[in-house]
Amino acid sequence: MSEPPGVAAWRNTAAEAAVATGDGDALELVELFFFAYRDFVGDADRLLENYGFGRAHHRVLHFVNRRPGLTIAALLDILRITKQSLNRVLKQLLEAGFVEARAGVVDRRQRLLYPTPKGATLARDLAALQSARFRKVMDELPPAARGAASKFLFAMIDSGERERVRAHLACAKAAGGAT
Amino acid sequence: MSEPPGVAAWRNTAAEAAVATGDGDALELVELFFFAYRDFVGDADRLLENYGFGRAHHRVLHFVNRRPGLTIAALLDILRITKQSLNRVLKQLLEAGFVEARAGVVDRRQRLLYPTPKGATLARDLAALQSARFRKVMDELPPAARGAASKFLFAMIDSGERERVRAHLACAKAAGGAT
DNA sequence: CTATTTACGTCAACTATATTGACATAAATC
DNA sequence: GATTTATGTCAATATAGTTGACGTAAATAG
Repeated sequence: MSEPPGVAAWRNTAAEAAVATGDGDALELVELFFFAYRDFVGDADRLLENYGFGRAHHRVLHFVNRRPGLTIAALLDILRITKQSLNRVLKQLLEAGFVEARAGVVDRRQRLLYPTPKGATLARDLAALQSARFRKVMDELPPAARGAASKFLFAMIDSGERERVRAHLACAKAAGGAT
Repeated sequence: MSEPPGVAAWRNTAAEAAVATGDGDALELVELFFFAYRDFVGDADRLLENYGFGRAHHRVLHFVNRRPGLTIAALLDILRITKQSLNRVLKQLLEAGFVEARAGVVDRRQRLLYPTPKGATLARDLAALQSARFRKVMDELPPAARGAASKFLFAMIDSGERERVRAHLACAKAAGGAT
């Protein structure tokens, strides 16, 4: 039984491709990023199951907890989903008592979103899981590599988005650095 | 207009949470990881739209191209989805002529998956986009931080999974390091 | 050689997350 | 008073995933 036909041909195109793009290492990084993200979100997924919530709920709860008083528009801007999509999960979080909405004081059309104590607790538990992974990673890493992680991740963000992300982080920090 | 009621209360729980988990920095990393991954997959998403494919197709095509001759079982193991879910997208890739399946030579029950030339080209184009982001990041980063990225990402993977990931990478490398 | 296990395919129903498009309402602003 | 803005909502659709049940051909154990 010889090698199935096509394998040799494939090896050629693969070799050409490697030459064309010039990266075996970058490809490894692509895959490592995929696997790392998969496991990273897996932690939270397991906890969320106990509440009947999914990733969409997690994201909403996270950002509401991180920046209490967030408006719908601001949340849509962060999540980059449609208001219809947001509304489904937000309604569930409101009904289940994890988030509450109050009319804006300066502009009463706005709904300012706040975590309830119950919501803040869940958000903190979820964040603790994910933070724990990062802290463990930092422990495993040589000290010289530790500072590099946040620089690396920030550099991975679209350059046009970095200002907004920076603003979000500053805003969260100003809000009190919630969980 | 005074501060809406509840804000002060929230600040307290937030402060407690910060003390309890001890991390404002880890939280920032959590969010940076979220934003970085969002933009990272966004590149490929835009290209995939031209073909009527989604992320699920991308993942299948990527791993088939990276490890030609992959079996269904091996693919399921990497992707961690059900065979029913895989089958839907795989069928489309087969019908559209981006992937082809041949009966295994040693075990004829197995279907060995190979990219077609067309499939290899698309896989390479997708990989080129994502590799390009990594290379750009490496250029932006101080030299000392460059080696840290892959160490960091690898450390982010579940410790129980690392061996398998390492095996996958070795396998892909042995297969010719296909783009 | 028969029995079982393995590798895979498939039908069906369902869930979660997202989309587009249209329309409604109340509050702010011109 | 007219318009714009912030938000809610109804409906249809797409994508990606699930569980469960059943089928089939090939490998393997007895």
